Amino acid sequence: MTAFLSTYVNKVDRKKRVSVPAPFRAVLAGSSFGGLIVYPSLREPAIEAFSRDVLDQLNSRRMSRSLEGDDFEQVLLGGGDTLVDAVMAMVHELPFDGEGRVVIPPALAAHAGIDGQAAFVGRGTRFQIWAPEAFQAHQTRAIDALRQRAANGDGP
Amino acid sequence: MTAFLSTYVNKVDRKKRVSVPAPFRAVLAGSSFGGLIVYPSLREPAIEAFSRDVLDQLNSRRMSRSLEGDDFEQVLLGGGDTLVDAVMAMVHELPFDGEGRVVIPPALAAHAGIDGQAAFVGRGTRFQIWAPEAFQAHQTRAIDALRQRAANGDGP
DNA sequence: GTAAATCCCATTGACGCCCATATTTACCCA
DNA sequence: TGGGTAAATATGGGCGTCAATGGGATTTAC
Repeated sequence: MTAFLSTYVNKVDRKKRVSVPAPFRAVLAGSSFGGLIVYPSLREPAIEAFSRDVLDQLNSRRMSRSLEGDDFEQVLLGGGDTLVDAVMAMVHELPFDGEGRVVIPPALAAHAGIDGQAAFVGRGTRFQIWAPEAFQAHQTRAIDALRQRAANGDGP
Repeated sequence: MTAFLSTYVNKVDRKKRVSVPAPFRAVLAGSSFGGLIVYPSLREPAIEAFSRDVLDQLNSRRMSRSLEGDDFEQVLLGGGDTLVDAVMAMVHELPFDGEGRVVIPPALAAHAGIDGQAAFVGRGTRFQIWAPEAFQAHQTRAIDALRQRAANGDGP
């Protein structure tokens, strides 16, 4: 498997641990770091998550882009306000324990309203972690919007 | 054979397993993944099904779009492609067992009202899974509608 | 030294994998 | 053309493995 698919709801135990769904772990397995990278979504009450490799690619891609453009200032002084900078600052690395669980940092759990259960939502190249009820509501709205578009003849 | 054709009704056993019709499996055989991709139809009480390759195409199209433009926002924030995001979240990957059967997820079985028997309906490039009675009724209505149009001279 | 985080082990239930059977389909040969 | 044999399909069931979860023990941090 090569993409994050489906939605899984798992329990958050007393110690704030939660199992990452096995299929998602399988996708992450290729990565150098045995864990995941997370940060609060900027547009939704959810946690964005992906592998360490994606983060590294982002960094190296920006680096090469700056060099190609002879933009040494960007490299040496830093842009300061770019999205990548902001993300790098608020990112957390969550290591797996022996059973494939992670501990969600309190600030992120609060941001997503997670408490008791967590919904792992596949988004193809990445995934998200939601409070189940919040995701349910969000997904319902998204699907209604798609139905609307379909009814207007824009798609299947 | 290269397209999903005609309709087959198979039993759903106690473990919720159901055999995918051999002709349909033959069409899927070309795919990299030994199984099928399903999600609830947005317009009908049925399950939509197709090969993994189709999903990969959907994913890679979005991916290439964002990489070509060096669009970090796309990668980091999800780019607001609600269609792809919504589909990835509600899609299920159903692997074949050694006998060519799959297990229908409870949520999808409920959506389609499937319980005991499942009708596999060929739709050319994809196929659907219905509760046999529901499909029967749906098909009758569809054919009546076509007859009506034919009677009005709207079609061949 | 105390609290928190990490590691390790145990349990349970689901799922994947294997084998068995019967009914059908395809095929071959007389 | 008919019969019979071989192969494939649909279906049922058993069993071992793995995933998810909980709890206790040990280490680390301050």
